[in-house]
Amino acid sequence: MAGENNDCGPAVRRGGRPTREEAALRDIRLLDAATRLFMEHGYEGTSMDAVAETAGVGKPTLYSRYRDKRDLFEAVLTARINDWLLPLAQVAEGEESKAPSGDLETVLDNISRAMLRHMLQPGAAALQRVIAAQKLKFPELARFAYEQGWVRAVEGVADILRSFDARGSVHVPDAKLAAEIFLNLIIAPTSRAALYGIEVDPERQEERRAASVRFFLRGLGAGPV
Amino acid sequence: MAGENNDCGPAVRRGGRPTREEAALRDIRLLDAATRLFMEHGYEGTSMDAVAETAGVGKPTLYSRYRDKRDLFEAVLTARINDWLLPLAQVAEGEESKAPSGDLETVLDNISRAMLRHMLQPGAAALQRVIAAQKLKFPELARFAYEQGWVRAVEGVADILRSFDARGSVHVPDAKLAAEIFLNLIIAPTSRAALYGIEVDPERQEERRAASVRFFLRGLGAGPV
DNA sequence: ACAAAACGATACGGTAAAGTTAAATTATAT
DNA sequence: ATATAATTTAACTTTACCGTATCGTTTTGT
Repeated sequence: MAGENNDCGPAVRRGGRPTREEAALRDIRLLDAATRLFMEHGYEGTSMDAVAETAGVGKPTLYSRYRDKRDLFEAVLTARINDWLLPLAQVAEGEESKAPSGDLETVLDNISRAMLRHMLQPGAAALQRVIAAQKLKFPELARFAYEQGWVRAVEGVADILRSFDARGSVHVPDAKLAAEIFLNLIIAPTSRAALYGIEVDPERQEERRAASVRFFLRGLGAGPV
Repeated sequence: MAGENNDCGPAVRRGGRPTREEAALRDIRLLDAATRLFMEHGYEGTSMDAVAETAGVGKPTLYSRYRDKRDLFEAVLTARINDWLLPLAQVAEGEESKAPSGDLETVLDNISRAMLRHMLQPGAAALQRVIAAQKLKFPELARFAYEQGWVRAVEGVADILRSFDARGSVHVPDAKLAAEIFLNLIIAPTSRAALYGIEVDPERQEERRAASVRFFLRGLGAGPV
C-alpha cells in the first residue's frame, strides 16, 4: 500500500535514492546535458543550474560527480575530443594499412571524403569554436586538441605519402609539408565556414574537394593522369 | 589664487570638465583600452570597470560614449576589422594595378609575404579568436568579418589571376577556386596556430610560405620555372 | 526490518559585474 | 561674470550565478 505510486506512473520520481539502473542513467544524462549546453551556449553561457535542470538532476548530485564547473567542462571537452578523434585515427590507420590497394588519387579521394564527412558531423564546428573561445582559460585543452587532432592527422597523411614515395609512384621530398598542404586544402574552407557560422552549399563543397585533390596531385608533380 | 593647482602639478586633474584636447584624447584612450582588454581577456573576461580604469576615465563617461558593453564591443571589433582590412585592400589593389610589372611568381610571392606579415600583426590572432568565440552573441559581426575579410581577399587574388590568365601566362579556368586554394595554403596554417595558441617558428613559416607558392604554381600547370 | 546512503527540490551566502545616480569640480559659452 | 555642460569619484542597485547546506524521500545492504 505505502509504496504504490497510484497516479504519477513510473515515469519520473521526485526524490529518494535511485535504483542502480537509474544511477547509471544519471551519469549519462548529466554528461549529455552538459555537452549539449556547452556546445550550444558556450562556457560562460551555461549555468550549473541549467545543466542540473536539463539533466533532470539536483545540483548536489552534479557537484558530487564533478568538483566544479571547470571540472565538468574538462570532462565534456575531453570526451568530445576523443570521440571526434576516434574515426580520424581509423581513417588514417585504415588507409595506411591498405595503402597498396589503390593508386594515390583513389586513396586521397577516400581520405578527403572521410575527413570532410568527419568535419561536418553535427557539433564538430561547435567543438572547435568552444575550444578556441576558452583557449585563455583552458590552454592545455586547446593544445591537446591541436596535437591529437591536427598533428596526428598530418602524420597519418604523411605516412601514406611516404609509402607511395617509397614505391616510386611519386616524388615527395618533404612528406610532412606535403601532408599539411593537402589537409589544409581539404579542411580549411569547411573549418573556416564552420567557425564563422557560414553555411556552405554541399554540392559546391564536393566540387571543391575533388578539384583540390586534382590540384594537389598536379602540385606533387604526378601530372593530371 | 583660486584656480592654481599648487601641489599636484599639471599632470593629471581629478575631475571637472576637460579641455577640448583632453576630450579628444579621452575617446582614443577609451577605444584603445577597450581594444587591448577585449583582445587580451575576451568579452566576458573584460569588465566595464576595468575598461574605465585602464583608460583613466570614469564610468559615466564610458556610458555616455557607448550605450552598453555590447555597443562598446561592436565599436572595438568593427574598428579592428577595418584596420585589418586596410593593408589587405592596398595589397590587392596595388598589385592589381601594377600587375604587369612582374611575373606571376613574383606577384604571388609579394602578396603572400604581405598577407603573412598582416596575419602576424599583434592582435590579429586574438581578433580572429574573439570573433569566433562571440559568434553566438554577435553573429552579424562574424559574418561581417568573413565577408569583408575572407571573401574580399579571395576576390582580390582572383582578379590578379584573371589578369594573368588574360595575358596568357597561365590557364586558370576557375579563378575564384584557385584564389581560395592559394589563400588557404598561405593563411590556414598560421590561422590555425593562432586560434589554438600554438606559436610557430618564423623560419619554418617562411620556408612553408615559399614552398606553398611554388606548389601553387605547379598546381596551376605553370611548371616549376 | 532498519540504519545508511543517495537523491531532488529548494533555499542561502558570497562574489562579481552591469548599469545608474549624486555631489563636487572645472572648462566653455554667452 | 555667470550659467551650463562635461567630467571624476564613489556609492548604490540589481542581477546572475557558483557552490553549499538543509530536508524530506526512497532504495540499498545487512
